[in-house]
Amino acid sequence: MATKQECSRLAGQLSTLGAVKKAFDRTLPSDSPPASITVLAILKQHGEMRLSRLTELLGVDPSVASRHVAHLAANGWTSRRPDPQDKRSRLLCIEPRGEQVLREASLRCTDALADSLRSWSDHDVRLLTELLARLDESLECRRTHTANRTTRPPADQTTTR
Amino acid sequence: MATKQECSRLAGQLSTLGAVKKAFDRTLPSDSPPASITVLAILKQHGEMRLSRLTELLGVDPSVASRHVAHLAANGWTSRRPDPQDKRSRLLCIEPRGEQVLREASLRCTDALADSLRSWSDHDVRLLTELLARLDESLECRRTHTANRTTRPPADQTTTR
DNA sequence: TATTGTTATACTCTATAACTATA
DNA sequence: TATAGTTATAGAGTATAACAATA
Repeated sequence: MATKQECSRLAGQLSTLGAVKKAFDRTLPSDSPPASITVLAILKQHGEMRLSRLTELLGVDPSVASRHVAHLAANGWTSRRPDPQDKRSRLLCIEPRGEQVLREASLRCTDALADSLRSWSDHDVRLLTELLARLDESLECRRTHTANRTTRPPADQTTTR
Repeated sequence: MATKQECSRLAGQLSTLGAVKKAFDRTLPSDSPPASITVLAILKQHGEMRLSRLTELLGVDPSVASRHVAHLAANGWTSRRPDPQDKRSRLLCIEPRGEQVLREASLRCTDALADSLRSWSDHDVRLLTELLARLDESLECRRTHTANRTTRPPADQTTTR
């Protein structure tokens, strides 16, 4: 089990994630908003799904996911067919045009990354990829925006836990 | 040197960073906006600096950094003293009250992380921390928002590069 | 009655452009 | 003339709350 000390260091390092993510968002074409690309990537990877599942994977409020999907569907990048099991839901699916947009975005990101990581060994890149995947998995339970809300007044946190 | 294939995998994994970051932002007290905590963490780690340096480290436009700093100073979390070397600049510094706020936020994040990473070994946590630090360093040149802009029309990207 | 998804509204973060004070 | 920083404005992303349709 990881010590508090190591977790604290990791937490500090994670605070730079914002800047890293921004750097990648900037490599995307200006007509492909980062949020749209994220949704397309999820649909490509996991296949057809309902909005509720997408909401979980994005880690956002359902209203946000709904908005993104409406935009994607309006562009013809995704489709929404009725869910035969539940008439309240629709099944979301990436369309060929969406796959094309996703492919272009992925190419740009990969090129930018390969350029920045010239000094990295293949082994280290693979290691980081695997650790990030594992981190993502470990954090999945914290990803729904309604879980673990901090609503209490933040007084006297010197004795947290 | 890392292959395109491994970089492509890493790029795909990095797309989940948004959800990871959101999960951590949710652990913060509601009166401590994530952006403010990020600025405090940078000032704590790197010490006194000018706005231009903070702008680089945040990876945002100067106007954004200026705004954050104004908010922090209004709360008494940071101070701004005249730069003796250049009367156009001020030197930014974290104040005791800001350190206290940062400490509380860090505690929460660390606790949340330690809770999620119960199954991780100390070694793997340290490894991930080091690789993330190295990634952050490798990407530093891409972090200024004016560098590497993609302004050309994204036509025919099948032949990128 | 509970759940799935949508819409209206407001808040945070961000970038662009125009500006000032100083170098 | 160029640079450091600020402010006004606009746009993207997000959450809350109220709602409609279905389970």
